[in-house]
Amino acid sequence: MVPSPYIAASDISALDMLGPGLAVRENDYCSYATLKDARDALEKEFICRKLQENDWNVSKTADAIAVERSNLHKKIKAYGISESRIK
Amino acid sequence: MVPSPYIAASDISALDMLGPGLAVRENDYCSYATLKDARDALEKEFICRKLQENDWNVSKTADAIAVERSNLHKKIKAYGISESRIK
DNA sequence: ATTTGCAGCCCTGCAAACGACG
DNA sequence: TCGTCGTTTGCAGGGCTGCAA
Repeated sequence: MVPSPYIAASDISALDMLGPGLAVRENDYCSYATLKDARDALEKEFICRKLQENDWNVSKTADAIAVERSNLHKKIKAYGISESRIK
Repeated sequence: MVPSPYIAASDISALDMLGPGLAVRENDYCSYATLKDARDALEKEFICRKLQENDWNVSKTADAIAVERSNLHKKIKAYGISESRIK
């Protein structure tokens, strides 16, 4: 697992301030060449988004997305996900 | 693996006629509850899209997305992907 | 919250087989 | 005949997962 060279929508904190009526341009995962690349990119963004929704509570997020807690920790580390965003 | 209850963007043939300038609303994979559901949904749409791009040539598609041929067949079967779309 | 170790399961690539097609 | 493709099956190895600590 290698950090994606692309900027995920979840990396942009400004998106948090967008109103519910404004359509957010999603990542075009199909633009990735290989299936593995697309899967990894989705997984990173998915986890990052869910962590935000759960106030970065790992246990809560793990339950929500049906992934074992320690396993989520492994993924967070592998993808280099961190809470370094402006609140 | 169970066929997704959601309609994927790749299921809508009209999308093929959209101009390059028009932004297509991508699937919001993050709306799925579990990681597995999101992963499966992406995989189905990804494969379906790539098959279309390669004129439904499985061998060619398998090479393109770096997946072994027989394994791609397994996924096609598992996801219930077929060429039943209007050309 | 975070990390580690491990047993088990899942997925993958690979090889092989067969028929169909050009 | 030969090569390629579609399709399926079996299997061994690696990767991922849940669980306990």
